[in-house]
Amino acid sequence: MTVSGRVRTKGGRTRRRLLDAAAAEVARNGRAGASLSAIAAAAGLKAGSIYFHFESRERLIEAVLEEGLRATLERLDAALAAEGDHAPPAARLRAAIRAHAVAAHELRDYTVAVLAPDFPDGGTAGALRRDYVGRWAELVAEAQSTGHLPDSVDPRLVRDLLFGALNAVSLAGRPPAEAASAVYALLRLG
Amino acid sequence: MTVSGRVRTKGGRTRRRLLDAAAAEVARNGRAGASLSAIAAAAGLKAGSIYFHFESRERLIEAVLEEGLRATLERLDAALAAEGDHAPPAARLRAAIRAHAVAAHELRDYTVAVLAPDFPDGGTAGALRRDYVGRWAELVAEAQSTGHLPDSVDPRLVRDLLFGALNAVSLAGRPPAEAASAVYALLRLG
Amino acid sequence: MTVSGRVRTKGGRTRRRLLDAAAAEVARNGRAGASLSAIAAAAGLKAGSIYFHFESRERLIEAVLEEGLRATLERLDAALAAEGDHAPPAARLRAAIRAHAVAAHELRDYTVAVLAPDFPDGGTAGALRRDYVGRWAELVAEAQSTGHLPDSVDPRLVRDLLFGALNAVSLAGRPPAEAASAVYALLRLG
Amino acid sequence: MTVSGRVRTKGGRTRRRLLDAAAAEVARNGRAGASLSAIAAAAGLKAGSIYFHFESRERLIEAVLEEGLRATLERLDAALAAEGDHAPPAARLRAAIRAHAVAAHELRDYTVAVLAPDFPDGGTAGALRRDYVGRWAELVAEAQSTGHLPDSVDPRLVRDLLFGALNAVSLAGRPPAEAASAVYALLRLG
DNA sequence: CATGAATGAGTGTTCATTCAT
DNA sequence: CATGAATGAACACTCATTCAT
Repeated sequence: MTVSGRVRTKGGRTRRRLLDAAAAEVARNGRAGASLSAIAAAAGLKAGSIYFHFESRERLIEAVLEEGLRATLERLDAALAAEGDHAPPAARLRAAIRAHAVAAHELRDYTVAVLAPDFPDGGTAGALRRDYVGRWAELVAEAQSTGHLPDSVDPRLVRDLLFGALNAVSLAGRPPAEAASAVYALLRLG
Repeated sequence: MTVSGRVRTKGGRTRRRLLDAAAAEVARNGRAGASLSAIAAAAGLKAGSIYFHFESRERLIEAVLEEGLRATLERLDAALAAEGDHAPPAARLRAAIRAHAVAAHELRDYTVAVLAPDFPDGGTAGALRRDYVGRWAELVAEAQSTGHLPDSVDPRLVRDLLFGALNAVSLAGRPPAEAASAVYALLRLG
Repeated sequence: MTVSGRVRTKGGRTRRRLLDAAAAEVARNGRAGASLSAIAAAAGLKAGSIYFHFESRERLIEAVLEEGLRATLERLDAALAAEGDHAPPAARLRAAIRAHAVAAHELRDYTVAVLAPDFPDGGTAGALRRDYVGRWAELVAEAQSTGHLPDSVDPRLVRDLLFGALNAVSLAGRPPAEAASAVYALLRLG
Repeated sequence: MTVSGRVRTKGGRTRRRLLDAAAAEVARNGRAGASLSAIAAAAGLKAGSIYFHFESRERLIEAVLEEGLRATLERLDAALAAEGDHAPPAARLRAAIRAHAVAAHELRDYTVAVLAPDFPDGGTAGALRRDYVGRWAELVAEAQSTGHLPDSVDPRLVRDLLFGALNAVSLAGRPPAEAASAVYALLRLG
């Protein structure tokens, strides 16, 4: 499972293989349980060779988080763009829900990494995360302002409930389309 | 943070301290990342002494899962009993939602442990878990049968979305009452 | 497997059970590999209780060696006494060979302990051992003086060859009588 | 004390040092008592580094047994070859006795390891051992068939008595030539 | 770019020993 | 007499990291 994009150089391809292997390891064994030797083996390398591509274990995992978030953001952007800038808030929220579910499913390993409770607030990954959750809070607020969602609730709380719900079932292996339409139905979104 | 109950013997008290410490460690560092030395230190022991109380690291963590699930089940039972056997399905579901949110919040460390993706299907903990999720699926199905929830959706999917939503925000530190009422509002549960 | 003797007191019986269990453990796992908890369990006690009967692990094992040697010496004495003080040297040596083989077989666990390469020279056990091997050197020398064994060889070397041969096969499980007569035959002892 | 052969690579030399150190440790403290830290220290490494060269403690010790047996077998082959294919059985047995005594003495640590009562029947080492003892049984049977040894005794029993005798005195430090000629004399082989 | 070899700090676990009960 | 509870040192083993090759 890879995140996107083409790479020309050999080093770039190895880097990509390492990221994928690391995402899988973190998904399977948790951030603390992910072993560099296992990652290296899965990428066809010896452990020491990782250090040619990443400064440290910490940086490798950070890079996984960044890649995962960047790809998820791209998908959100693409989905909203496809909907059109002036689409009604409910449609935009539906598109976002579907995009999130699909991303959580397709980038599963990367997503699990992002969910780790010890996610670092700082660094590029933290910034990307803040970006993503900020965008979502806006989408929810818009939908509340048009009455599609109850406006008695803090939009960030709604967003977090949605993330929790979508992530949990997407990672459990359910088809993302099913998860998304279940959410539409429960929220009477549409 | 402890799970409940009084213990008379010295060994029993140490065991309880170990369970609490282990729950906290697992919550903080994940199942794979939880270290026995850290757990022992938090419980005021040396690492080796754990083995007087638990056969192995694995058994200690299993015991944490069991305690957490047992306490959560007790709370669900109590909440439903308080509602009365013949309460309407919507009220019963609301009570369950509130109980789950409160439990997830108050037993936070134990709950996080239960959420670990590598939760063991077998053993006592697995059985307790199956019990709990089974009960919830029934509650959802009842609420669907009376029209309080859309019946186009697999009740187990609804249940998992609810768990995901409630766990995520409860563990993030939000007051559980707030999370519960947000869910009532979003689901138009009254 | 016990070494001999009757004991009246309860403490004495526990001590005996501990010695037997220790002999078995040492025989099975080697001196270094013998675990006090295993010994205690085999004797129906908890590890800590051993210290009521023996000062330390070291002393317990030493006591095993002493018991084994004492019993082996008793058997040698009895066999020679049965032969009569004035029996011919060849008959005395044959009796000693048979007694040693039988002892090695019947006291197998204790014998194995005595054979451990890290046998302590000092202490009571060392003295008993020196006694036993000294007696044997004399028996061999007598047999050489009457021409029953080649007298070109250091009697202590002969003794050690005999010990090595008899111990090895007795411990391997062969019936001791068979081992003894094989040795008679090979040495043309009659 | 090393077993034979030259090695070019650095890793190969470290491996050899580890084998020698392990043989010595096993000889001194028994199979169960041999500690990896001690072995590593004797080989000039830290304990963890052993795992670059051997999969586990078990495999390291197994390798010691294999090396010891392989070297002992080579010496037996060489001794018999030097005697010539058509040498009389008594001469062949004498050569074998001398070769075994010399091997037990020169490869002392490895030999002691091979003698450990918990020798594993399976694996390469077990096969080598069966090979060696099988060859010896044949040598004894030949000598019996020509009347050089009493033929009333099971040749495997004779072989085990010889092993026991030779091993015991060789390991005790006696010059192997002396042990071998003592055995010739006692068996009237000479 | 990548590996072979090593390290030092960490892991979970066992064990002899102590001592209050 | 014996156990329950704890310790501290050892154990085998893993791992992130380094660096010469």
